[in-house]
Amino acid sequence: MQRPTIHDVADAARLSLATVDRVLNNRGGVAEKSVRKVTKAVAETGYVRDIAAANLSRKRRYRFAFILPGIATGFVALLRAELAKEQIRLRPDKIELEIIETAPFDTPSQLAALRSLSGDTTNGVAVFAAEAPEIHDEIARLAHQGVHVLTLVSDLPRSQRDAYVGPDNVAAGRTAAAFMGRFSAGQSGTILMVTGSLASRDHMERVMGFRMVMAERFPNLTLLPAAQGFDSAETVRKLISDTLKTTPLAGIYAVGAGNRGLLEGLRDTSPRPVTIVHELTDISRAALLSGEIDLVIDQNPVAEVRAAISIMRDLSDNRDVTTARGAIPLNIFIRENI
Amino acid sequence: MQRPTIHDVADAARLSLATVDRVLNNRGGVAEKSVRKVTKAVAETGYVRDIAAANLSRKRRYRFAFILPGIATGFVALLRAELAKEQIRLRPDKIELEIIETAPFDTPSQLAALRSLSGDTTNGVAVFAAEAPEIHDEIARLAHQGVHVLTLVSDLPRSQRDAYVGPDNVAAGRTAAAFMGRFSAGQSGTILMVTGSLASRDHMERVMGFRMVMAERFPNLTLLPAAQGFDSAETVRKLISDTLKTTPLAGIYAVGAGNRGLLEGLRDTSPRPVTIVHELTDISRAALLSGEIDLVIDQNPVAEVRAAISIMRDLSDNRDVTTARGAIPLNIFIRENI
DNA sequence: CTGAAAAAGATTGACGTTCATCATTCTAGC
DNA sequence: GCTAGAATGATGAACGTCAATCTTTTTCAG
Repeated sequence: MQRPTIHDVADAARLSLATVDRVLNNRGGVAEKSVRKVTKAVAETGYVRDIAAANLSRKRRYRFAFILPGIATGFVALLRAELAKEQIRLRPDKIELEIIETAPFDTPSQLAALRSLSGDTTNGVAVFAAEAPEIHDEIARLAHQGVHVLTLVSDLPRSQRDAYVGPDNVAAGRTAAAFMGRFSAGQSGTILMVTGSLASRDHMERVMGFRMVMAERFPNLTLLPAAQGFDSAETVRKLISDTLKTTPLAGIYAVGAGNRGLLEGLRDTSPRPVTIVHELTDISRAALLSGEIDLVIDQNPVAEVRAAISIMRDLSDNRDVTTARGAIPLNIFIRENI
Repeated sequence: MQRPTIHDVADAARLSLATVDRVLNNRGGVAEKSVRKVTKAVAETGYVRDIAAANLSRKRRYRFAFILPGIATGFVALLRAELAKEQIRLRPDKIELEIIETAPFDTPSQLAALRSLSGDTTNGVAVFAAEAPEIHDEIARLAHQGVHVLTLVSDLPRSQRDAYVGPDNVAAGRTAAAFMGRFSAGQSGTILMVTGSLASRDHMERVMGFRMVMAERFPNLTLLPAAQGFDSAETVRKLISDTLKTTPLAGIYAVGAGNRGLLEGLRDTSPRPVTIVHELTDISRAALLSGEIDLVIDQNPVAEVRAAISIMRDLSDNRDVTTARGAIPLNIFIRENI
């Protein structure tokens, strides 16, 4: 038994190929009665369009864009590296990836990137951007033009994005807090959270999750207000060492990037605070091995890129996409499992 | 600029389409000189075969089989559920999944499953099986017939399998040990490891990893010899309660399945041993929430099924597959991040 | 009952391959 | 220089769909 084709549908509906085609690609000019006949025939035969053949016929290419900060190191660099790999790997599948770099934490440049896209040059876009009304507007514009928009790493749930691809950042914060508590083994002390920016939704969600669990389960640990490190090693270094001058720390939760600065700021501190950071990079891996960091919460960039592409493709093909598809698991690394 | 087609290659090589086709699909009967011309032209034009068009033309279907134990609950059930979903999802892509169930820990039935396959009905197979020479033979036979063989969840590295899809089980064991040590907070005590079977490579690798880190870093904790629970709730329950009668336990590492039995065996034990289990299922999730279990090490069945299918497909299309592709990350769950 | 508009049918060429068949042109050996 | 055999060329149908064009049939208002 072969899969049914439009021919089988036409036979079943007792209509011509042309009419079936008109219905299937809703080109109009078909009597209501015939439309129903076709729909029925499709259901009966179990017809599913052969996307490969359809794409071949209409010379379809998928054009997807990724908008992300142009940071040369760390997690974002890993993301970009993976994208570059996929760019090559997916060429035979006629999927073209455009990578647009923005200035970090810079809404105007994110806006410019979004503005450069339009429905007739792009089928889908994955954006790594902060919360801002103008961004929402641009996303709405693109959605209106038929571009499928994904948010990447950091969600914009109230925008018109089709899906979010990234970790559950509240859960990430909760996890960090849970391990912070366990690793501190019931002792009391002060905990410092270093975020990138208070405008990044992902960072804020992590902070929120962290605070929640800390308050619920580890009231003996005191939280300092969240500090901003702007994902810059130098800023983070200064922040850490300045804090240590006045306050001994029991733990540090680095919500964003800039781990190199964090390590420098911590050097020669004794006793070393329990240190939990995000994203497995060369630096955090080495620090985990040397014992300077206790735990890394990672979102796998490979999985992230693949999920984003696969979802954009499914959206472009009008297949239904479950929200769960975009959820990237949190990988927890300690010295023993990297 | 469109992608080059065989026509472009033929033009560049100054040969006919027919000859180019003969070379590309090595049908023979082509002069050595012409073969070189074609290879050169392919390189120059950057031609890559359009797999979709090729598959369309040769009416290709991908037929993949999954061989796994027919256990109705737990992790394997999740795997099967995911497979069933993919079965539907991939129909439009002409990928057919056959699921063959075997008796758990039963080499003869695994053998029978493998024997039922052959090169002309199957393009790829993913096997979840234990180490046994006959299994290796069957895998060799299939590989010889052009069937791509993957090992799933538990590897058979010395067989002729093309790739392994599953977690790094040694790392899983190491991770379990590291958390066991940390959660025990420097105290001494006795640790029990419950495996499914000493013949399952995955379980043995976990035990190995666990032992290594325990010996290296937590010498104050004493390991009992690994017990076999055969993934049966009842056996595990008995094993646990029998052990507790003679020996107080500081920790339990459940390497395999049967967590329901584990929980029953543990009920009313005080102080509760640090409990680390594998695979996030309804039972382990609930136990994590209620505090009966401290940590779950999970391999995401969704990721696993997808990776397996994607790799089998790439192998069937003669694309090169990096070993890293099959590595499934270990997800660590505690009460706060499920 | 007529005629125009709407609906349906029929046909064709493309998309990039595969595969088979038949015809033509080389190339060597004699 | 002839000929067998190898190498190459030419061609066409197929895969399942799309898209365009042209023709035929149906429907319905006047």
